[in-house]
Amino acid sequence: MRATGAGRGRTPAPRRRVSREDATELRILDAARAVFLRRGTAGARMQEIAREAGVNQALLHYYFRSKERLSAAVLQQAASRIFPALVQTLTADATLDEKIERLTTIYLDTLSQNLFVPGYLISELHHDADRVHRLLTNAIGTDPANVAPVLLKTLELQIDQSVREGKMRAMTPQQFLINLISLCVFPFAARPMLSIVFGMDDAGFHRFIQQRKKELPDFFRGAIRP
Amino acid sequence: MRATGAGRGRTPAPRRRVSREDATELRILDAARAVFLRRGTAGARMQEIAREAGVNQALLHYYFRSKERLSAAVLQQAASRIFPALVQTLTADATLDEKIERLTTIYLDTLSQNLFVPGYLISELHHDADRVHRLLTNAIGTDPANVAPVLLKTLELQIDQSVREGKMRAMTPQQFLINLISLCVFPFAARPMLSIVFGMDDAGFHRFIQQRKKELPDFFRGAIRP
DNA sequence: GTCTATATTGTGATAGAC
DNA sequence: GTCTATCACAATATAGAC
Repeated sequence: MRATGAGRGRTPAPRRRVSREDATELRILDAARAVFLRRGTAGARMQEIAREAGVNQALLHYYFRSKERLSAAVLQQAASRIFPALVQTLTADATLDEKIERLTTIYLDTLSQNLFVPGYLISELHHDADRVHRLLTNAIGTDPANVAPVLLKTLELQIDQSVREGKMRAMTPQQFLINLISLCVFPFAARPMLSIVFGMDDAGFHRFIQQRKKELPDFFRGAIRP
Repeated sequence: MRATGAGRGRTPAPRRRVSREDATELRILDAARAVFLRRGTAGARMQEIAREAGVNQALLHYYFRSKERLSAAVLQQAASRIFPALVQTLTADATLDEKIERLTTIYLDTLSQNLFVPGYLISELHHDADRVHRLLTNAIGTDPANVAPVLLKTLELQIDQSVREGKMRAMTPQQFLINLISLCVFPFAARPMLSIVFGMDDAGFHRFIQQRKKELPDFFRGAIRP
């Protein structure tokens, strides 16, 4: 009756393709993701995850030891779909204009396939920022606060350059970044509200996002013009 | 041992100023707001609310009957600080430009004094949109979906007018509205993340928002220019 | 109206058979 | 590895004294 938890470092059994147990662990993780993302850590029930994975509740503890660890696995996975792409895109060797274009495209595409991620992450951050901070730090091996300065400095240099060339108005890199991310992410976070207020169903939301993919870069470029 | 719940319609005792029981009910509601807003409905504990209100747990049920009803009261209160101002501002007799100016000012000011409201509402909507839909419908006496068309039509007419005058680019009222709200609300919803990534403390966030109050209207006006 | 004590159910976690 | 059965405790809710 033991499990090392977190799904790694268990018995190093030889495997071809996916072994039986790996398949089960994966089914559990998939189910956990589905449940945690729609109910949140506090609202999720181990029983519901077990049912959705087609196994019984004890098996969840066999593989992941505790709800805390299982939810941590889900949270890290969700975060890894959002933040690395952001950092990579913005620190890449590209013009500001290209970065805007790429970031909007990548984000609207990625989030379209992970509709619940923004709401879930905002919710988790809101209810327990310290926990998320700890998990993120653990996941990327360093405090996120150590990554930000590089990113901001890179942006700042490019913004200053553009300002000197008369191509855009002065703006702190923080405001620039938040503006861009707000416009990309908020519609997904507010999706349930859009569904209520505008009666927007899944197809309608999808059309809305497609239209946004076309318009957003121009919108943003217009906003930063001098 | 009975209570009619929801804090209204109980014994119609004569009152001068605030009676003893009203003060208690209010203390409970204040404590409930604080706890529900930071923990969410699923994560909140009746015990914590009781402690924060300086009463015992049984009294919570005396006044509000159940956790469900208490959280509903808090949710309606929070929603009422966000949505009515939006509708009023956007349907008022004013130019588009004035509406942009007013909405950003009102929202950034209101949310500065209700820092947790955006994260809380997004979280609740995300985890149980149907419940929020029901409560909102009940609160405003009609389905929110009945309010939206008027608001959108009003905006659409003004946008079309501005487009014909060559003052702005064509844009659906939905995109216009979401863009504006995204830029106002998202920074508050993402505040815990800013605190982690940028190491932004309370004072820093406050400065950030003050700066935003100055820059946002121009930013947005630039974005919609033709 | 407010309290203490307690009933009742929900929920994460473990034991132990197979 | 997977199951059934059960434990232990947390959390909402109620009874009843004052």
